[in-house]
Amino acid sequence: MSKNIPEKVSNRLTLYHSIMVEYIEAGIDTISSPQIAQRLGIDDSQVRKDFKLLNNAGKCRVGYMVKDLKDSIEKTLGFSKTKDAFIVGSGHLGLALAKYDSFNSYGLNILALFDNDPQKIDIQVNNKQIFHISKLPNLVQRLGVELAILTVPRQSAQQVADFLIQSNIKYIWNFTPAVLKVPPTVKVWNENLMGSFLQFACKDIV
Amino acid sequence: MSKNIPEKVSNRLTLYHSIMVEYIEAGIDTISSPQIAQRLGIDDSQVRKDFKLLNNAGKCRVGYMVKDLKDSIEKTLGFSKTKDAFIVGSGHLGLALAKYDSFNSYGLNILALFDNDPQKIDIQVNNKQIFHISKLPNLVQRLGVELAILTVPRQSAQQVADFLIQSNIKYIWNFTPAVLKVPPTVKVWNENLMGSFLQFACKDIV
DNA sequence: ATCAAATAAAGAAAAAAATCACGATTTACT
DNA sequence: AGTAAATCGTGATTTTTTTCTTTATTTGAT
Repeated sequence: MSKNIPEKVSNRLTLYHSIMVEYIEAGIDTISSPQIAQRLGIDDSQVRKDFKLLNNAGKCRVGYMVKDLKDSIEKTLGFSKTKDAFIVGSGHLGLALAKYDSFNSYGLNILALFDNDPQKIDIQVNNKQIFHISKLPNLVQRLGVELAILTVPRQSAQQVADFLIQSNIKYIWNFTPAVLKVPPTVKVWNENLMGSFLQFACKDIV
Repeated sequence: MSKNIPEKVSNRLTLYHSIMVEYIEAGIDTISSPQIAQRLGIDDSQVRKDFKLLNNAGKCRVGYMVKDLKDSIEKTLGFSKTKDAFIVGSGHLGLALAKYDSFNSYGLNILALFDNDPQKIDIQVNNKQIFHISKLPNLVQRLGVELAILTVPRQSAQQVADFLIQSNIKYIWNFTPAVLKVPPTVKVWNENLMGSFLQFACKDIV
């Protein structure tokens, strides 16, 4: 089902999607590739090439139907396939992500949080409970959760990751700056906030 | 000074950097390109090509000096140049970023937070004060801050961005899902958390 | 009805990035 | 000392991504 969308393209698709949401809220029905291109500072033929992958034809002199584009982007990026996840690490970032309701509309369903601090246990965050980390293996099995969002301090990241892998977690969305060592059966996606910032900084602030 | 490092390369450099920090903590002096490549699931000649840009020669059969690599990555990515910033939006994400001490070691110095909720004003977060948003223009001028980290809800993102631009902010690190409309003199870096997740999801969970 | 402007579509060309391949060097081992 | 293995360095190749160019279509204006 994954149509082999290149990383760069899917990144642009999410930006297009945000613009579609905005246009829908503004009650605008159609949008043209030059409009989008200008907004994002990219080439308009790039935009059309991307839309080609969505099998969503536009109309000359008019543009594309905003609603259709939004739907096909959602379909292509799999918004509708729900993925259950646990947040591991209930510090500020973990809590922020737990409260981030947009996740839901993008198909990411956070079931619970975990921490090792006894003070945090049983607190409810956005209708999700914080459990002690020792409860995780059991809940992974019972709920069939495969994805963990890792928001612990860097120092404990590898250790916690090892525990997650032991517990049969298959995908780790890694918000820590540690580069995790994992077996080939486990997939890691590094969020790398600092890296992201440094790219920005290098581009312009220098 | 910016050596025109491509985005992809600088992203990898930050990952290499994390590995260097880890090796230094483990007391290991040298590291080879195949070791790094395997860890990140990329080609080893890729790693060498990247290091070439750093002007950091390795030694056959031995590898690279971990300490030297770390230093040249920091130099290349400009870790040492400090940039002052304001966090705008003191919700959970804003607070999480304010507490994220790693920022400091990467040259990002957060001076203060802002919000429009009277209840949050004057709270101290990690030694940084939360001010009412109306105080921002004056502080931008007095402190010469050019960078704002935007963590407000999507609905108010554009409005707040407009206010920042009026207040003479030149760079916006945008954590909201809104695609901001800005004049060409202002640079935006979209963090796009959901986009990042969807790329991950598309790759494998499908 | 005709013309001009805006736009999509699609192929060609260019640029950028990743991978491959191989020679050179260094180290460890016999 | 000689040999094998590991590793760097780098040019060549391939693949991917972006940009350019041209053609065709649609709409609005004359």
